Amino acid sequence: MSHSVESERPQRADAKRNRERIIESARDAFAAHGPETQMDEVARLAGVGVGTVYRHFPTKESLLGELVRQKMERMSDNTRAALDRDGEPFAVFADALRQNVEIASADAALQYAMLGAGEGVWEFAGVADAQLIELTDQLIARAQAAGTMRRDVSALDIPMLMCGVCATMSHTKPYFDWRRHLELIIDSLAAR
Amino acid sequence: MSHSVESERPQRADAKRNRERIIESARDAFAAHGPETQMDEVARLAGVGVGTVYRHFPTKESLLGELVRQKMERMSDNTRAALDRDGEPFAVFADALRQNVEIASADAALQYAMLGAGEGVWEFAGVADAQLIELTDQLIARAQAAGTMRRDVSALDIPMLMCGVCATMSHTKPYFDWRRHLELIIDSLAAR
DNA sequence: AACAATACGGAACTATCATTCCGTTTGTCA
DNA sequence: TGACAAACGGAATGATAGTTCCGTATTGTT
Repeated sequence: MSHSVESERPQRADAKRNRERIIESARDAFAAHGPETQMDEVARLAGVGVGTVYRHFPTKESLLGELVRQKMERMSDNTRAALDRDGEPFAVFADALRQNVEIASADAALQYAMLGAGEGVWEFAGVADAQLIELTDQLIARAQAAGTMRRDVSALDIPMLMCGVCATMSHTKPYFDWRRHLELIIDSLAAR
Repeated sequence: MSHSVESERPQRADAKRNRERIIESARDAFAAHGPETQMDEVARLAGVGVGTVYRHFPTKESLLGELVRQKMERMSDNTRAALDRDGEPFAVFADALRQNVEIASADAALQYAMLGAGEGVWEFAGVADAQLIELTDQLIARAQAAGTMRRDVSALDIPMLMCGVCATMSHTKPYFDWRRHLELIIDSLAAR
């Protein structure tokens, strides 16, 4: 945002360093205390003052949004890599999905966003989101062409189903096993 | 709670009336403003003071818990009724599930609890929860005996999967269609 | 080395809510 | 009808947490 197409001046060295620290600390903090983590806590972990956090991220939501955006990009990378892989298309799709869900399982901020609790967060991850859907669409098309995936599956179904799995993840009930949930979902997408 | 096995004195008439009003208002309020509804708002809708709300429900969580408990009982009733119905056991199970999810779709408080956001809420619905699982278990056993349901489905899978569908419900993304999500889930439980 | 321009720190501000408290009112029973 | 317990109302309280402000420190440039 600060360095868009017309970047005015390069960012000062300390500012750049602090920005990275804040992002890392925020990820740790959200992982440890969940989405109700306080901005003060993020600042403390990063070894900076709250004011500094706010210079880099105007609101808590924008900070969360950046965390989500980065993870979505990792998901997109995975999915792109899957498109270059050989193998039975449905299996390739399923593996990519497993990997992406695994990423979500390791990131509390992403789970939070997936559950839809923070609507505004998505505004910061919008582009990455659209791109992931587009890539997923290609994987799906191949599997359907191979006849191993249900014809009526749409790329938009995937984030919907992933949200469900994320709901399972963030539950504390001991008998909720998100990996099992995921496998059931994958089964339901296979052609009969 | 106030009238357990050893009820001491009958409840005063106005107290009984107010309790009902509060519950109804709470349901409306949660439906309208989501889980972050304020206690003051519930009181206003019920036409009573906040103090009165607190005499009946010691905490916000306990109020939410009561709403959830009531709905869980309706789900249990549905499930019991299904056990008395004739028909192909898997279809009977699926219909009961559809009905129960429909109940959840009409109640914001229940969705909130399902998403696991309010851990404490379940303490108030504990018994109803266990009962529902027990009844579901019977429906499942029949369908498995008939060979129309996957052998590895457990009664505990159902609330897990329902949580996922609830996550879909409470999302605002327009392309999230919880009914579709539910049908995919049901398909995944059928025997191949 | 001196001077802007940037960036930083963290105390203070503010808004939001759940919850409490206590003076007043209402229902019940004799 | 009178008396007492049970309930009520709603202003006040207290705690939490996001955000702002401004005096100070750091960086990069001439």
